[in-house]
Amino acid sequence: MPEIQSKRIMQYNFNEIEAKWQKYWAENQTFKAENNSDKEKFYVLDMFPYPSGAGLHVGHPLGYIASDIYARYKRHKGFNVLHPQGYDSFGLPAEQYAIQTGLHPAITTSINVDGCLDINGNVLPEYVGENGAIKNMALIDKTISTSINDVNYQENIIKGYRKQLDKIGFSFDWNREVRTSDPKYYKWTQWIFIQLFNSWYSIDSDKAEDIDTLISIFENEGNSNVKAVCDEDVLLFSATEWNNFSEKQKQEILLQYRLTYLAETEVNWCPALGTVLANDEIINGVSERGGHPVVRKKMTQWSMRISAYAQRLLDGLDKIDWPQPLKDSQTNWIGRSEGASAIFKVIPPSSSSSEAEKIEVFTTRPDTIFGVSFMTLAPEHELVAKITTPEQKAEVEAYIEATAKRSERDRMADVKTISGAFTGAYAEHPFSKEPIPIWIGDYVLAGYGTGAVMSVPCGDQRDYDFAKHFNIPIPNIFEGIDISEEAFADKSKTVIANSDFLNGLPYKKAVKRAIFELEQLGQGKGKINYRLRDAVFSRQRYWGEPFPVYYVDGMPQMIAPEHLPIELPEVEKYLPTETGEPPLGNATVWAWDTNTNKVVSNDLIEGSPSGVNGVYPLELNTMPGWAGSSQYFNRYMDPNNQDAIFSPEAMNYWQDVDLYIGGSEHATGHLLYARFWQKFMFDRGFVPKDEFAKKLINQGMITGTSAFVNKLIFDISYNGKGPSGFMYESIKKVKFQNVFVSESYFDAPIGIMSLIEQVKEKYLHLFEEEDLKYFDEDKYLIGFVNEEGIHVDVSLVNSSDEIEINELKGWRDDFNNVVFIKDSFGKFTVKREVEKMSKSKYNVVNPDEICDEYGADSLRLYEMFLGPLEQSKPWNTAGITGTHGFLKKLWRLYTPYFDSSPSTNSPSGVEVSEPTKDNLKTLHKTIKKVEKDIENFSFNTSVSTFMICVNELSAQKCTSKSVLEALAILVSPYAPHIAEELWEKLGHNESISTAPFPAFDASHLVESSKEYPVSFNGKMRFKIELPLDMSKEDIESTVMALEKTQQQLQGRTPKKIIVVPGKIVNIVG
RNA sequence: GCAGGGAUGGCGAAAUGGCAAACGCAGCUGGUUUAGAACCAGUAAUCUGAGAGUUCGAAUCUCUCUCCCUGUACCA
Repeated sequence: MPEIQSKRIMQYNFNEIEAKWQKYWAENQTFKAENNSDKEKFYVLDMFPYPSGAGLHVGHPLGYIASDIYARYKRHKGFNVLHPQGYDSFGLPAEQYAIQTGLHPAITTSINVDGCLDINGNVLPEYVGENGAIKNMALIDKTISTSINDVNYQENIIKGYRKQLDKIGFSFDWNREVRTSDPKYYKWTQWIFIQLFNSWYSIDSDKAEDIDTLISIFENEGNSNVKAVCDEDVLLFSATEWNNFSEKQKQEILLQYRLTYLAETEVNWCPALGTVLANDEIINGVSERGGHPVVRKKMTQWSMRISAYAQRLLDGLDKIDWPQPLKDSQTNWIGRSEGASAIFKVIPPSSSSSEAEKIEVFTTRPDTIFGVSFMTLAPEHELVAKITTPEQKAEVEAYIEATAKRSERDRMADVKTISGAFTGAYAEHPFSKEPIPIWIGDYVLAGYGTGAVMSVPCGDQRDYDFAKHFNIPIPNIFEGIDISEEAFADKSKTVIANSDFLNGLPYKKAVKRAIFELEQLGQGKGKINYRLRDAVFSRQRYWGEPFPVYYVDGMPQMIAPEHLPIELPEVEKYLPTETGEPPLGNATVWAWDTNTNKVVSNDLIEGSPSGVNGVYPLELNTMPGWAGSSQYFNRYMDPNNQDAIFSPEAMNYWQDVDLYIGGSEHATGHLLYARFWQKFMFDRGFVPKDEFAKKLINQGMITGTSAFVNKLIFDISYNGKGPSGFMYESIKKVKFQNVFVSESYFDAPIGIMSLIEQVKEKYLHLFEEEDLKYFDEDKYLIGFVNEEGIHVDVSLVNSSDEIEINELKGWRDDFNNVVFIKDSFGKFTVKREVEKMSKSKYNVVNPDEICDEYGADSLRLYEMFLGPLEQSKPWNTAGITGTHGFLKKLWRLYTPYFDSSPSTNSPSGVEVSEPTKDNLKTLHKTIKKVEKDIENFSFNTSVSTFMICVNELSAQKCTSKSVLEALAILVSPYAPHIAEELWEKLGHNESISTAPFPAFDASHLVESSKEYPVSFNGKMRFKIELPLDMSKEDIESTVMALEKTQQQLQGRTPKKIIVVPGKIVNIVG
């Protein structure tokens, strides 16, 4: 009996330990962060997930594990750590599920987060039907049906993000959870929208200001002196005029200045999704989600004046420690280019007496202005219709129609085809006054610059190709450059010629002079252009934040913040209405009563038969996905505040995010918009920092290692000269539908030969009759190819890539008819390939299963051990035995302290010693390395360090309590459950989570001697142990006196001897 | 096209100017034990994508080339 007892205690029972400590942390609120603390703050943030029904796979927690290690480390270092988590829970999948099934997205969302299982792992009664069948909404794959009587039915049940996350042992402060779709949260998203509406951007102060300051300027002096980022077509007015405007006129004008504004814009319309998409939601001309075609369409939409912040978003990148590739893509996205705007006057037809039209162009090369030989307008340019001559009208209209039909995708894919049409009109060159033909062409984009270019064929390849194609002259304005073959665009070698006052000038000087001359003429000025467009903020979707907006007389009005949130209305259908309105158009209770400040029935809208004065229609669009994620990091600081988005005290304490970890796919979406809103919040005095995250790390993707079984395919070749004169010409590939062959055959050619013989003998009858004839003839050669593999479930494959055929047959019924050809060892192996994890590739690995089999601590260590955090790397479950084995070794190291009663911490069995010199050396080496590694986010190398440390301490038979205590703390950020358990076994009653990080003491690492490598001409030949305090000269003479040295030299006299004390000796000669 | 990152035993990787391949997986040999597993001891893997340069010394720095990944693009 006692033997069994001790064996039980000895075992590392990770399931029990992990459950115990997860419960302890939850009950004791171990990771609850206080908003006021004497400790220094540290804010560690993860990008919050979208909770999908498919749940987590092992790739998802990678970043969370890294941030958790850092958060736990900072707690050991004495910081007050804020480490929250929540859900970005508005989004398309729940809405599309609602469209299919009618189930409210809020229900789907809460199932995906909270799951359908109770604490004991049984399906909650509300998800089980009378006959034991599980209700569809509780299942991961909605197309399957399952019953609680089925074996393994739980695999198909949505466990919920929260349960999956908890199982990995994160130190999140769940008191601070936010969900973007929760009205208590989106109340504040709506609040920010109102703040943006009530702000304008002053160029003088270079920041956002309250709209009231603008109104008072208008009232006192009109708008002629106002420098603001606003619409381009603002009319000038005096104070008197302003004061005489009607209220509606005033609102219309103010809308042209507000930071969020309503405007008719050309948008990316996706008919299949029934919504507009932002530029960053379109990949290669089709929607990012679903890959549907996207067309351009004019719609009245809310927009965000992010362009006002273009320069500050660019400048701010210098202040933050974010990855360079991410900064580069933001820089690219903002797309600043310096140049000039120039105005070309259209020469009016002689018959016309009307005033000349003007074409404004943007160019980065004003120095080449004398090289202009034509102008090109985008087909969508507003002047096209006005200036086209009657003779050219038919051609131009046909061209416009043709380009409109071409999708954006076609236009981008087809860069080579040159197309365009002549308008018949001419513009006047600002300096030479020569007439310049005006063309239209789809290589000019309406959305960039002014949608018009001055075409300089000698200096721009696209203009050059266009000119060649349409036989337009190509004047050369570069000194000593041949442009007969292609355009010349090298600014550094540019010297201008044939250009009047620019002759002989290099690029930079010519640009300056050209701008100066344009300004003199009043026909241009220096200009900085940004690619960054204002962000369209309306979506025609149901499952998003409703706008706090109603319309009076067509003008948008904000609902006062005290009446927020405006909650999503119930709708019958989640599709757009028959009249093409967004889904909220289906709501019958969706009007704003300004008398009661409540949402009321549409029947009461003023002007309708049963209408009531003061009741107005509410906005039908909802906000885009990025609205909820653009300030969530600040809301975490004070998430339960009912009266404000956050208290000034909380904001003052937490300030900003110290470490933000997430995927690089958010580079130009979330991370740009969040920076924009942060700068706005800063301008308006709500936050103290104008960048929200000091440091950001992009974790790499964990890819899956797919497994394939090979279909047997023979390559049949003709032995002899074929029709094309080659020997052994392949003439046919014969594929066996029902014969699979072990991958191991492909490693050994001999195996293949024997396989061919085998197949000929045993499986000939499996050939289709038509193929049989190839085997009758001796002159045919038979080779063997393995190009068709069939995905099989990776969980069936063992660490040596072998697969049990019976399991495989059990996994897929149709494999029962298949003949599997094993190799000569009787094994059947699979082919492996690295691919993105996805259900259809059967390579998804579920972290729950890893936790059950090896424990969360093994999973955490293994994910870190795989490789550098930022790098993409393949998952291979087989390798986890390495970190799991390490934990078992670690566990054994503490055996002397295991005792049936934890209260007595007297070690049993083994004599406990004071730390030896070796113990201390190992420990402090580890402390130094691990601390440095965590600071550098080099988590993979510290896992190795732990392994080395435990191997060494085991070899030393270390039983020193102080060493083992320190080691437990070191390991605790990585493997917190086992660390807590060992800490308790060492006699502690408190959680290890705030135990001070062990202090590194260099004195334990001081060495008295060094094993010097001795190199000859750079090649290491032998080593010699020498005292470290030995002088350079003594080392040299000692080494030279060695017999081994003389052997190496073979009588030669060294030319040079390099001695680097403490490092190396190199003898040259 | 442009921008960024990369290429090291069969695999993941370590080494950032000084002993290449630490650590782990897989492999191989032996031991112990088992229903299966687990565990212990040992062991091989030839040289850093190619070429040139700097250096006493280069995986590491510089240049050229090849290939791969990621982002982005008729941006005037």
